[in-house]
Amino acid sequence: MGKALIIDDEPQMRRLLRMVLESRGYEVCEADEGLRGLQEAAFHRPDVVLLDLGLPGMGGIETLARLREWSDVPVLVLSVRDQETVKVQALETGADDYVTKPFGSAELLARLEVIQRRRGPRHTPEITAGALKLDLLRHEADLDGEPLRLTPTEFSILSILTEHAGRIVTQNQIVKHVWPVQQSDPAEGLRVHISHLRRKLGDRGVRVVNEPGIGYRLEIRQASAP
Amino acid sequence: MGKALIIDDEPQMRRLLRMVLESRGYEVCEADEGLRGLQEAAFHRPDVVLLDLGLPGMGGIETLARLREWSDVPVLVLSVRDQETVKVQALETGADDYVTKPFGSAELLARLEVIQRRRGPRHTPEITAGALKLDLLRHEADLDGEPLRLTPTEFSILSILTEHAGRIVTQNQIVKHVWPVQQSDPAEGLRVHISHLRRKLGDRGVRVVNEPGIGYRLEIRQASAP
DNA sequence: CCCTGGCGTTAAGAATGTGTGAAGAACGAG
DNA sequence: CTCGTTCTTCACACATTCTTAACGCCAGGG
Repeated sequence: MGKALIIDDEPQMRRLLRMVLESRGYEVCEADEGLRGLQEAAFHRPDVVLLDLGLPGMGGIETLARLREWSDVPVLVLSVRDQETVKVQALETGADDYVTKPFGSAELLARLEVIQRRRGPRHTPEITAGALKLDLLRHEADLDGEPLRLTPTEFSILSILTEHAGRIVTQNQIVKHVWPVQQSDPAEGLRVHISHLRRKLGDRGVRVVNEPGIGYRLEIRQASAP
Repeated sequence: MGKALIIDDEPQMRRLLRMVLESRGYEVCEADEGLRGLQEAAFHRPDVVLLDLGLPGMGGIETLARLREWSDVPVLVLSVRDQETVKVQALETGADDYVTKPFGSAELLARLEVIQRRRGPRHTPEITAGALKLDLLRHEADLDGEPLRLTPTEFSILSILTEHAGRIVTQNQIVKHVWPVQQSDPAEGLRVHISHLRRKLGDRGVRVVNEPGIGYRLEIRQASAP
């Protein structure tokens, strides 16, 4: 079915949700706090997130906002609050649905499927640009049919560049995508990885171009016409 | 904003929905019955559909199913019924959301935007003036379809000019926009950037005009009669 | 007429951003 | 523990962009 991430501080609510989700075939991971939720999301790359609004520490809305900085995973917000202003705020911050507790398990599962069904073109497990092919699930990259040996960081950078192939991607976007949480001076190290990436890409139809002061762009050279 | 199609048999509910939608800038069309709703959808190609489940004749669920045979348009289902089985059925048939009457207008509008933002190519904030197109997120500028190579400062200046295209922008406004913090004699350097900008823009439909003693104005020439 | 203030252009140094190599730290596997 | 891989940090060369300054142009007023 896919991976689901539960972010909720109440243990019994997590247990209930886990039961419902696993009965439907989901693989489930949990977090009891916002920041940990972000880390789990970055590490496990879930297919869908269930987020409780009443979180201690970093609140649910802020967690959602920080998640949305680098991820567009479908998020279903759970809450005991039925106030319209809260709902609107959550939906505008990037939530895909808002369900009020208590809820029916069948409706919850149905809504989970809806928000996954509507995912953008990015849900494709692989993306292509010119002679470059990336398998996002397996973390494998092919150029001209030959496999590329990339480190996880390099793959992450190349994936966001490829997703927006031909267009500029801001340094900020790249950094947020690769290092979702914390960082001292990330652009510093980014240059090194870009350098390594260029060496591995060589000169075979695609190359990483710098747009000074802004970011990078993956340029694809058409080798021939079909 | 976009076109919305209302399919509901109660005239006063249609009137209420129309008011809410038009206040948000939607263009609205209506149908009082399922089959007519399908015809309207085929003809007007709405960006979003509001479907009442309690329809006479062909029911709401059946209307939804027939619509889904050929259309992918986002559908928000409205209903007085709060039964879980009905909700699940609607969602599994292809609805993107299910709202129970009575509903809050702000929540309805928020949910409408959610089910629309998940489609199609990523929407990035961009502004346009004549043949000029600026992508504010990526810092990309297109003129006549050809990309412009602008430095960050040039892009910043051009963006505030384009935002107020055709109207005068004070030197002060430009300076505050480009250099948000202090400056000795900013207008001094501004002239240099304006000069560079003009050279890059060339003579292709837009140009930067000086209003002596006041500021600058982006003039767009309609490429009508060559 | 000449002077003055605002503007446009060009050129050069200063400031900032970027590419690359290498060394050490962190991490996981055996 | 040791090894190999990957990540981070640093140093320095190089590139781009920004700022400053100088000079010519034009219009309006004395």
